[in-house]
Amino acid sequence: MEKPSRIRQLDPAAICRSSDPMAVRELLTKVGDKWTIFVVLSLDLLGGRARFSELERAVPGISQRMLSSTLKNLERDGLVVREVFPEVPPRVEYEMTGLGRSLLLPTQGLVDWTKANWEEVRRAQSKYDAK
Amino acid sequence: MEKPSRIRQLDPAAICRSSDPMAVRELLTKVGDKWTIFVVLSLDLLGGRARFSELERAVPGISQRMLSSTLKNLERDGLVVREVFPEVPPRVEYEMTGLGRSLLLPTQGLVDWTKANWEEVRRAQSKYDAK
DNA sequence: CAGAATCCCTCAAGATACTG
DNA sequence: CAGTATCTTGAGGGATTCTG
Repeated sequence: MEKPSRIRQLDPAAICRSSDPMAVRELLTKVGDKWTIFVVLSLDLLGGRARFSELERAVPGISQRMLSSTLKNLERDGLVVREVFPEVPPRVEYEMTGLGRSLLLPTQGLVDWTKANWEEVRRAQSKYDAK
Repeated sequence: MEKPSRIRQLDPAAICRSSDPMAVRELLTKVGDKWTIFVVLSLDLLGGRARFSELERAVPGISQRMLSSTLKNLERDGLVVREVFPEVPPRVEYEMTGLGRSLLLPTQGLVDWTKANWEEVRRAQSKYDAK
């Protein structure tokens, strides 16, 4: 009987062997930036579709510049689509794609981990800082 | 019958309501930095315990400064422990904690998503950039 | 061997102002 | 309303040198 290897579970070697070994880190860098996760979660919370000003209100503290930039990146990655309505005043709506929604599930894994373990992380930090 | 709500699945409202609404983003910022994921995965690949120079070799391109800094952060967060052996020449070993190992599982969710969808992201980027 | 110290540079992000 | 343009700052990270 084979031992239930930790490596089989995570397979980090496969990550390093993959055709694009940086993909995972690239993803995490994107998702880990200042506003992306808040914009994505807010967009989902708003029903998966919202206009610029709605998102601006839904994400407290974000500037127009950063919201615009974040949405542009999300659109570029195919995670949201941008729809412009030829009206006056202008209306632009952003909607999550299937790809974007599919990213919500693994994100949930991190959310759950954080909920379960953040206090322990905080305690470790306090203990470390006490030295 | 209730509609199977997307919100119930992800519950972003709960994130915003949580006692520390920034925790998830903080975590993602940490994990999303330049070297953390490579160090964590390499440490796991090396059996969950390794010394400084082993990690240096296992993570191509990392400098001593960044490896030291990354390990210090991981130690501060309670994800690895640092053990110093009073020898000459000095020997220092780093070992993943249970908390650190527990983070590998949700990370795997992101790894899987990336494997499954990165090509589509790349295609979206190319299409976007073509404009 | 396992770092710490120092210097330098780039870029993410904030502040503010302007516009079709 | 939905952005863009410009300027500025601070933190992350690279290169190099030094040391217990």
